[in-house]
Amino acid sequence: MPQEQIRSSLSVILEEMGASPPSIHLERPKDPDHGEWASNVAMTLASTLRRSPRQIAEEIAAAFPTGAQTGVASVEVAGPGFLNFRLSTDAVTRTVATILEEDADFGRQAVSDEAPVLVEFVSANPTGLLHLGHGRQAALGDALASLLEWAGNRVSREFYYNDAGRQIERLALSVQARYHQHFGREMPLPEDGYRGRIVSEIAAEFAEAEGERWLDDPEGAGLERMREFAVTRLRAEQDLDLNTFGVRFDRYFLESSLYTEGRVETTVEGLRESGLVYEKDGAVWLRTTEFGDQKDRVMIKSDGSATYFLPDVAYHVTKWERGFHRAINVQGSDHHGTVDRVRAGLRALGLPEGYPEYVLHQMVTVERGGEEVKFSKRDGDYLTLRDLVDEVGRDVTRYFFLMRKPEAHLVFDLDWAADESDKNPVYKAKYAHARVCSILRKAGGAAPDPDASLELLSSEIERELIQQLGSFPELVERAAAHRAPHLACDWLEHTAGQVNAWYHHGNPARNPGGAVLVDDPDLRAARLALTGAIRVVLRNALTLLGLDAPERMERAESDDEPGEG
RNA sequence: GCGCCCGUAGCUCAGCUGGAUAGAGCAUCGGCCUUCUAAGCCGACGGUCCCAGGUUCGAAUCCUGGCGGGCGCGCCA
Repeated sequence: MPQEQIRSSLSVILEEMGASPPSIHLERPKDPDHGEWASNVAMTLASTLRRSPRQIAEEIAAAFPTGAQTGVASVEVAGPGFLNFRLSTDAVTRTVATILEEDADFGRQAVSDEAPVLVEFVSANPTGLLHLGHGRQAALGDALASLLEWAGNRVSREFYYNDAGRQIERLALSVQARYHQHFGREMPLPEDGYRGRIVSEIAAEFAEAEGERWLDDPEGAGLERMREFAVTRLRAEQDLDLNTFGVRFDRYFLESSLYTEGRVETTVEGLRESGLVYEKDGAVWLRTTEFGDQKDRVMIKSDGSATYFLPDVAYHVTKWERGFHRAINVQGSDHHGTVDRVRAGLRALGLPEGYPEYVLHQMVTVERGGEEVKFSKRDGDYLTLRDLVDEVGRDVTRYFFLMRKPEAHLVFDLDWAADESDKNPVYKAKYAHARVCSILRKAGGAAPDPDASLELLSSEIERELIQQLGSFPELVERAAAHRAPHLACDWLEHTAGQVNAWYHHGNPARNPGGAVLVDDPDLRAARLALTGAIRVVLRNALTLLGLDAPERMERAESDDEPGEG
């Protein structure tokens, strides 16, 4: 890798100059005139060496070993003191061979021995269908987990079910009301009940299965059955949606298990031992302000029951004890108030500061025709993840949820999402992939040859395209480090755009010399190798984001069913 | 009132550790065109990076103070 050679050559030179910066920053300049790599070391060292940046840069440039050894053809000093490195054509085009050789592993780092990471996401209560916030979270958590895997981490995906709280009780009471209504009885929905259609449907199913026998339910046994029935049904619905969405979890963790296994109790004892627990107004409090929380928190209410804070802390203790010394929670930013208190509770138990890490995302709104799509809150129905996937497909939904940084509000434009042309970044990327697959098929399907005369790929457009393909591993690293899947979306769209431009540039009807399938066998082999490398990188990038990489695309208007319709 | 997040082109948004002339997509406008199958291709227009100070060789980026928007501030989850 040329950048490694540049970096090590630089550090040797700098050492001789009496300066050894902790790290040497190399970047890919935006402007191709600035070469393939650039460094600002001369500028950062100006003050310590007490000389002008340009002077330092000149000295480095003069000492820099160009030639086959480093792959650097020339070094120039530019602007305020940048060092611009221009690679030899050979050094650039070698990337194509590397990509072909590494194939499905190109961009993937070797697995490190760092602590495994637990990514917790979605964690919806089983009280309704998954809404758009859950959808964004499903896409984000899954892509983030995938990014971390590509970056060499051991990763586990987990879903935490709040199946023990008041919300479940409300659900049961709501089903009960709908059950009575189903049989024409008067029973109003509880004030804070769930109004959604799905609840009525579940009540109807229950009525179908169990008949009228629970209309009289003095012991509450019927209510208990309804609770179980509804939770099971809703979990099944959520699982169905998550499967359709292509999200798999390694584990579903039930809140109720924290109670049945005594973890909540253990947590209470642990907190009491911390000496930060006190009683006030009949409740038990934890002095979370000790660790930067805005106010102290109640852990046991005056009626003797736990607040949700307690199982939350207990749950995170299990994460730590299960060896996940790195944990990332993907949550809606409306929950950011819980961050400080959970961390405080964990610190009181001796866990390190800043555990767990949070990725908080903003809300999602949907627009059609430039207008926000409103849904009726009154009848409890809302736009669901399922609605979106039914309308524009799984991959588009995933991508649109990922394309904005988590902390920014997301506008889901349905018109744009439904567009199947290159204007839609998802289709743009898929078409680019399908196009290169098509060329490879047309070429006879033989495997692209990494030993082709790659130095023939010397045109500006090809050189820049290869540079872009070669930046994929850095993209993975950066996006993982920043917990930022949207960077991968940007990168994919940009790369697909470059691929498409290259493809159109080589349109045989207009520019036969630029086509892949030219007559000259050497050039043809070199371009086929590049085509193969494009396929590898696009496929890897799509896979990274959990999207399909189709080898061919069907025309929407190929509904040419003869005899039908 | 306090805390967190956001404010960049008409719209939706990127912008790496502070770096070179601030970038995409959409929309608009102007050409071209029917493809190595793919609902097009090429180009142009478009900026007070919310405001005001500060830090320094250099600020969209860091600091302080405002302004505007979102969210949160329960013995609810």
